[in-house]
Amino acid sequence: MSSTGQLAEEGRPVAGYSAAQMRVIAAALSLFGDHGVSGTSLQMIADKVGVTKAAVYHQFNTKEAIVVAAVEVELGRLEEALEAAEAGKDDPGAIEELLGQVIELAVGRRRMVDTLLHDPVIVRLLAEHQPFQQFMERLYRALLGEETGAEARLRVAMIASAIGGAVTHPLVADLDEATLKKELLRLTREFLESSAS
Amino acid sequence: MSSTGQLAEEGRPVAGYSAAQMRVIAAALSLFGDHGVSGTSLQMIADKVGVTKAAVYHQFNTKEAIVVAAVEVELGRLEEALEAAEAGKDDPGAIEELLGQVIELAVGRRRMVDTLLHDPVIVRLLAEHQPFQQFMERLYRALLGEETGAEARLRVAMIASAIGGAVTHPLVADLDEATLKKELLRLTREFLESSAS
DNA sequence: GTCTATATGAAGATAGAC
DNA sequence: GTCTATCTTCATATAGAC
Repeated sequence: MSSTGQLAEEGRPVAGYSAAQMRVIAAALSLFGDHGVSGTSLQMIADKVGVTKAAVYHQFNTKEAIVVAAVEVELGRLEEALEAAEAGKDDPGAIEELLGQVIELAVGRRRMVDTLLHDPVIVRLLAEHQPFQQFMERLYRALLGEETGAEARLRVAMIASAIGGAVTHPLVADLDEATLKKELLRLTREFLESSAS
Repeated sequence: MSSTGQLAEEGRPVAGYSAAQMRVIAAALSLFGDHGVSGTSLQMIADKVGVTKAAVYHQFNTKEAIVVAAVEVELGRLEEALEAAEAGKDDPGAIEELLGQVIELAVGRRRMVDTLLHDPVIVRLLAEHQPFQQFMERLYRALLGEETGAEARLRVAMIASAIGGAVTHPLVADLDEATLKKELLRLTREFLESSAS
């Protein structure tokens, strides 16, 4: 039940998983990306790792524990960029830098993005699991900067969704990674800046 | 296996479902919105309708048939607005009108939006089921207007994702429907117009 | 159109040996 | 850390009566 891979006190996601656990997490993430959490069975995960279900259960007591670990690992990728943004929050370029990192990650790990943002099991986890909740709040706070009004929040909600959705959208499936990153950053910036005026 | 509720030749989704079938579809949509397709069992659907599983199977032979019908009904809500946009495609205001309808629908049916856009089962259906494919192509074509370049396509992909994602985003969960619609339309227009310049 | 009853398989999960 | 074997519950799906 307890997540022993821990996001520490202030919400910092760290690894702390064994090699065997990481193999399970990697397989799970890949399958979650393709089939969603509910569409992924422990048998599928075990097959992908190349072991039996019992071996998987030796690493994680429940399926939920695997989901928690997987989300933890993925959110952890944002930690460094988020800390940098929090540190330099007086710097007006800090948000744009964070945004760049978010886009970089979203494009690079696009197969998982949709699941992480929209899978109902994960959405529930993000909303109920305290450490995740805190992490998401930190992230949104950093992206919001000074403003907290309705328009600013909607703008951030739209940007986050636009980035997350665009990277897997069929309309731009033909674009290569580099182009997608560059254009996504440009259009995102454009949309953010029109608010400043 | 066959979808007898039919999107007709040119991709027009129509109802053609009995009252009993519509009860199943409504229950299914609601549950899909909460738990995703894979997270929703026929037992859950039957319970929600207030009948037994066997009664549900009498209306639809497979779970997939229910999913197809549900998607069909939801896409059908866009049909009128889409036809209007196609008819007035010389009119420069046609796209904005369509956009307004899309936003209206997205906000009004936000509980289903996430599932329809991101559930892996439905995404696969949308990509593989010909009638759905054609319908989505029509929709994208209408939203794109004249332009078909990479930037225009990315812009539409971002807008579509932004609208779909914002309506369920925790950051704006406190906004009432009217405000959300109004602001979403304003910001969406702003983002689209900056391309014209 | 709905029911009871049932078939068959796969799901999550555990026990205990190696 | 992994296995075989097993338990229980739930999944999709069908047969046949009312």
